[in-house]
Amino acid sequence: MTTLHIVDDDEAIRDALGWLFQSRNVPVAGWPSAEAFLEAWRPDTAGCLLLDIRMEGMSGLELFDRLLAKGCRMPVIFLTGHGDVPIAVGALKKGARDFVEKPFNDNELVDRVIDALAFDAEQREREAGQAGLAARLATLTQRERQVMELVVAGRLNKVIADELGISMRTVEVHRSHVFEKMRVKTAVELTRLLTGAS
Amino acid sequence: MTTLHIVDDDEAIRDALGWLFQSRNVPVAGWPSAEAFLEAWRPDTAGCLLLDIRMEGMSGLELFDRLLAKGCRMPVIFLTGHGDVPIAVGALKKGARDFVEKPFNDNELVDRVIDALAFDAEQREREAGQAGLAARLATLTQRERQVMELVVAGRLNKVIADELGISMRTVEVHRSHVFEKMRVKTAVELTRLLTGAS
DNA sequence: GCCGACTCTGCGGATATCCACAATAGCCGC
DNA sequence: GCGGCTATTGTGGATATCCGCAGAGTCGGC
Repeated sequence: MTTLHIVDDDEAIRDALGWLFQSRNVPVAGWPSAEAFLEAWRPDTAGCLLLDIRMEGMSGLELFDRLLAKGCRMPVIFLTGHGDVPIAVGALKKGARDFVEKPFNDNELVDRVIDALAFDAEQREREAGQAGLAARLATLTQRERQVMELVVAGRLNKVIADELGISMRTVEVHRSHVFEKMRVKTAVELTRLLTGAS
Repeated sequence: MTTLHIVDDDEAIRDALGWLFQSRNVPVAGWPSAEAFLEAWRPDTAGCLLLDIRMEGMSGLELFDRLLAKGCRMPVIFLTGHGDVPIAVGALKKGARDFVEKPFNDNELVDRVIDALAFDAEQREREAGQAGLAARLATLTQRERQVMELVVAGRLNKVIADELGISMRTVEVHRSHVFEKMRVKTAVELTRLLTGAS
């Protein structure tokens, strides 16, 4: 189980939430400010974020925006004491996972956090697969990439040769290099890899 | 441009919204109750829904649930005068497109509705394509479907013949029937069709 | 019983793809 | 300049796929 990151400038609340989650075997890290978390965040930071909206300094919403801009995909659950519908709607439409008003129901919050952690874990697994794929893609030369795209588009070697203005033989060479580098044996497998099919 | 369906039990509001949208060239249909719309709704009803939460009889939220249960995918924008965050969060997480508090800004609401209408139109186009695909899939025999699945899984004819315990020639026959019925020329195209690739 | 489907199979040939061996040429870095 | 990478092409042969022609068995409907 990965970590729940609690960002709240109220130490009492951090402690209370920390107790709640640790009692449910959810590892917790507390951050006293948005700035502190933003500073510490790295692309490989895993888990989920429990984020107070109203804080001294940078607000939870602004932290969310900054993290999004940095490419953070961690699920974010907002905590707020002020029932502001437009803010909630805006946050959810930007991709926040949840928006919870204080006072909240402990069990419900824990459930939502656990869901979010599971989601993050799955997402990271998917992305790990994609990263391996990206690494293999990066080993292709320009020409190989061009050929690969046409292969995946369903073109026959003959047509590819025409479109690129090279001989069929050359297409075959690039094609087999692509298959080798991408570790597939057929055009169909390659297509499935690139289109992210089941 | 498809129709905006306004469901509100307050005739004055329906009229006002009707005026607003008609002045922006958005076709409008008004419904005096959730029941009335639910009754009239058909799977091919197009456009988007502007839905008051609080109404006599069935509430907007309940209408939303009922429509979802019927398989309705029309984008829904909720209108509410009561800033209730949990309701907004719940509605959005169930798939509502937006949640707007009264009083609202006219231009903003119009923009959101136009976005929603465009989204619905695109979605219907995609689904029309899927329907054609489903129709073609339905013309396949069991055997053809089996062969198709293995082809799309990247197996060679020889392997497919082994797995199904039939001769390669027979696999070839089924395979070419599949290609013909699905109107593709290569296994890659078929794979893209079925995995819904770009 | 006949007809139409679906399924199965074989033969042979046209195309397409896979692959090893061999070679030329440009570009870049050591 | 030499070695390595990339891109290019050729020959020739092994496999695989595509396709028409021909035939056969089963099953269900008219």
